[in-house]
Amino acid sequence: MPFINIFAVMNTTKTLKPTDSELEILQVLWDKNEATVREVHEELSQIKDCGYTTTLKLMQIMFEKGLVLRDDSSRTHIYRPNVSREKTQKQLVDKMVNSLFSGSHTQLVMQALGSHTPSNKELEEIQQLLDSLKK
Amino acid sequence: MPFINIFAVMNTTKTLKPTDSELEILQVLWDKNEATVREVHEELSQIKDCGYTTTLKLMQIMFEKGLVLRDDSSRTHIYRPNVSREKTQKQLVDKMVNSLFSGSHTQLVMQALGSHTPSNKELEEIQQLLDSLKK
DNA sequence: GGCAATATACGATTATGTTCGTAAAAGGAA
DNA sequence: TTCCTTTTACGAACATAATCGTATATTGCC
Repeated sequence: MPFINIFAVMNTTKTLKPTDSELEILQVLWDKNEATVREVHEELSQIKDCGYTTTLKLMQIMFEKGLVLRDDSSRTHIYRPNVSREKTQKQLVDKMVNSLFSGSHTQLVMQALGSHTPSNKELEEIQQLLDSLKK
Repeated sequence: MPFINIFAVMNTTKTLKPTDSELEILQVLWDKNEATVREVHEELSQIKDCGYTTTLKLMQIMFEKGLVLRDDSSRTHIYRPNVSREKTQKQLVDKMVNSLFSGSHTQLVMQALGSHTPSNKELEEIQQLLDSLKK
């Protein structure tokens, strides 16, 4: 079992709030499932410019926080997310709902729908979900 | 014209991103329309505990940033929001959509609807908005 | 073996946000 | 006036995040 993180054990209860930079890295890891620092850095280079060691340091900190797992059995370490995209989305959406929409998810939905009109296909998706909720 | 903020003039183009603490204060100002430091602090005391001067300092910083207006014609200064609730909501929602939902507003809507089922009345509201978007 | 490239580790620095203590000014009450 | 309360101003301290430079270790290639 190459992926071990003793810190992750310590953080099973506490909720972790990734910073903006950490979210950028998690995006890459969620998409690729696993990646090296080099690979993550290549991706990040396309949207912002920072040194390789910066990315490295950030990922090391994320490992310490338990946000990612790390396989250090070979020289080039391999990282994997240790928080799911869905859980993180839910966590941050709930936080935003509370701090900006007085706790009303519906308000957030209205805002999100109002500021950007979805395509017909997306509208259909939302309609289906809405229908299932109505029952 | 008691409410003046020379910094606000400087910041008409740049987008301001309120911090979490600043959002808590903006909430109060949005609700009350205007308030003194004392009034804001009274409200905040109900959800967290911090000293009066902490609230004062934060509001002073927000004034420097142009997030709020200030009427200092009398000894007790009166503050008002200088950013609208709606604009701020849109700004932060868009940011979240980009950093967490790959730019898809629909994804955010699905997540928000899925994690918390709205009431029948709210469902009706959403349905109406959806209908208007379909045309 | 020796060298160049690449990786991690780690400390230092900088920026920003948050908190609070203390001083000074302004008002009000006795 | 004198004293107490309230208010603002301001600097210091602390925490966290982000960035980078440098040192050290490992690998592959000549």
